Amino acid sequence: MARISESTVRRLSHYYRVLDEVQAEGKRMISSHRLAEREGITSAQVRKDLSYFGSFGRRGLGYNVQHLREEIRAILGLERRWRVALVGAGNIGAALLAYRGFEKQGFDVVAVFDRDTARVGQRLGALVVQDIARLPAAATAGAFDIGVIATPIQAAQEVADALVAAGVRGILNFAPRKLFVPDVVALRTVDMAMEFESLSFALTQARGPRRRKG
Amino acid sequence: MARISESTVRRLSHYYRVLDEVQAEGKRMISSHRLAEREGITSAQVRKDLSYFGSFGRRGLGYNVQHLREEIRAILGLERRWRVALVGAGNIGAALLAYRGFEKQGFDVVAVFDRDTARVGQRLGALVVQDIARLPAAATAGAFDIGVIATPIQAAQEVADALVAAGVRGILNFAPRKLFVPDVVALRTVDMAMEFESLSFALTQARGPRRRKG
DNA sequence: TATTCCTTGTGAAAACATTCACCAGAAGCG
DNA sequence: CGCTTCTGGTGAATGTTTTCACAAGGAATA
Repeated sequence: MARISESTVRRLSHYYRVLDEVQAEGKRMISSHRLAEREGITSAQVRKDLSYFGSFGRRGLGYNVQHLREEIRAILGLERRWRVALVGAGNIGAALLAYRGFEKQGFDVVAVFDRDTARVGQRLGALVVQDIARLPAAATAGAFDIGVIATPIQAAQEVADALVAAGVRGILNFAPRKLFVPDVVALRTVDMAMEFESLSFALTQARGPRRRKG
Repeated sequence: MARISESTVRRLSHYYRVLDEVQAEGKRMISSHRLAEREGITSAQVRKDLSYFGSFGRRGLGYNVQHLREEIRAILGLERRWRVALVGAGNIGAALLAYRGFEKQGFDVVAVFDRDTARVGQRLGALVVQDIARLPAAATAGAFDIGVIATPIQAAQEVADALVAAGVRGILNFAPRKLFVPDVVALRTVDMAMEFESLSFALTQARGPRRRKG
């Protein structure tokens, strides 16, 4: 199978959510056009994205909502559950834990680590915060699939290394810096500072873009 | 000036942070090669990105760290402060408020709104949560530059409309759904569920990609 | 059946983003 | 100075993603 672009995967994720809504509305079929409309993209994009994985629609009719939803669910690997290790029990970490939405989608936070001794031992949701030093010991084979880094920026690379050593195959990073991990480990970064700065740029441009220097 | 791609802006944001670090390390000059190295990209990319805005380097020497930092700061519009209205005082909203990092970069949360009457009136950091119904009244001309949506998914579009009506020119959305806003309003979405799903896809692919159906 | 109106799947084209490759400037050294 | 080694800026080439446009399938209707 050809390499699938990150943008296609992101859109699949969106289609999946739209299909949930559409199903809740009681619709049985949906066309690429309607699906695209709800995402603010073109119908060709929808059809192209789906075509990388197979032919799920019927000409003249569109896509069966439930069927397409299940196909995308399988494509995204959401038929199984993923064990998540959270590192950093600060604001972001606590917010992630408190939000039960991920659990519903198959992502179970099964352990929380922090370096701050004031936090270690405290209860956070159903879990007790463990000392980060205990990560290697806790990481028995396959204990964690995904690691979430919600630490201050200075600790991020070190934690990433520790998570890789602990055998995670994917990392979600909330620290605003580039992390280096082996190729076999998937890495995604959510950089909120960058999003704010991107907005700042857009708003600055809107008023009157800077002149380009010679 | 030619249209600047979103990827270029994101990288500028990264360069900006790297330059901070480099400056803290006491270095006076940096080459595109070293800058690229720290971001895991190519030096040509760095030079191309910067070239959209001017010629900031000197051949044979590289870029003056402090000067380039200031240029990027100006490009990103970080020389001024931005007034942010936060809607949603739940987990994410509280986490954003508690994290003072954005303030340091020029983003001041000047008001918090929520629909839940149990939350209205409560103190959150230095602010008191107001009823969302008060948003229009609070939005005197230019009161808010940016709106942050940290509400449940069902309320997101409605809140977006209210923020647009309140005169914000940019919106940062944490709800996992596509929002529709006028072209003149800049919109960025942070979709954590999507990031998890993207990881799930990558991890599923790694084991053995699905066969493509005929 | 013939006609009309939808629809998908997909090569080809267009748009966009990244990388290459080289010119020209700058500094150090003998 | 002449030579070497480094550097940025940038047009051209390459690679990637999106959009176009259309053949062909399906259903409904007369």
